[in-house]
Amino acid sequence: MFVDGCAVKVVDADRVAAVHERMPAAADLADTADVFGLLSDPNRLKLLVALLDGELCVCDLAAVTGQSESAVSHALRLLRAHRIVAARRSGRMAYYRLEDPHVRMLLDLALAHTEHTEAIHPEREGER
Amino acid sequence: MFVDGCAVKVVDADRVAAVHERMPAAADLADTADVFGLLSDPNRLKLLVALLDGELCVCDLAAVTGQSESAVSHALRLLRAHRIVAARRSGRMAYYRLEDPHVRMLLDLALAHTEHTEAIHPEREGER
DNA sequence: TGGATATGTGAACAGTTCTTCAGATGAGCA
DNA sequence: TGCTCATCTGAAGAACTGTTCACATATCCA
Repeated sequence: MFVDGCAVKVVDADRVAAVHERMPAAADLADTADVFGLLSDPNRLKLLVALLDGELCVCDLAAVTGQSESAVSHALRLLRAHRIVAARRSGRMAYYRLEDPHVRMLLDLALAHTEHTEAIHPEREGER
Repeated sequence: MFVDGCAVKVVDADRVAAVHERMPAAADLADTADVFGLLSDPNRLKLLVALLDGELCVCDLAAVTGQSESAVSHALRLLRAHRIVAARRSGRMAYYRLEDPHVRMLLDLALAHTEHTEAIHPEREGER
């Protein structure tokens, strides 16, 4: 075990082996990265934050987030495909809600963090 | 207040106003999205997971994660710029550690989630 | 000092993602 | 039935991101 294919020299072989041991499966990492990727777009993030309080229809989501309804629809489709949101249809309206409780936790944690560190590291502003 | 520029009709004006009220500042959302974006690449994610247990030098990180040292260096630069990791230099070696405790929380939460939901939603596999 | 080694950097290409536009679908209503 | 409205979709161009290669920097050791 441990695909040592790469002929790279290692400094601390034991640590490397131990860490490698604990590393989650590639598929799990890819999954996790995907979730983070879905949260990495400001517009999608805005949609999800809007949904923290409860369901909203597409046009209200567009109004709250200041996006075109088409853009909102595209974003919701992605989120829906990953079961992060779910839709309830009522006539021609579609009401979306935040479906994944874990994503809700990530959002809460992340937003709390941002507001907090803003106070500590105001110089972060304008970075990048 | 409430830039009503977009002439989109609203279904539930009160909810919209309330949600809009609670919406974090655009800069905060952008910041948060940035953090998620940094976690959304499988290779960066792998690096960060490797660092959960403690510091490692660049070449060991390359070995553990199976990436080229150049790729690792680029990734670490990005993470360093956002203060997610920090470097300690010792001679010509550079030892990196996970610096942002909040990112550590996000990682723990996300990884626990992935492993957990894997068990519940095995059909997620191959989606997208 | 000079050569080997560990890490860092810039530029360019490839692949992906976002946004927009035009139109499709499908429900309600006259 | 035919019209309107809310939502959804596909396609295309623009913008962004990640990876690689070649080389720069800097430290150690002979």
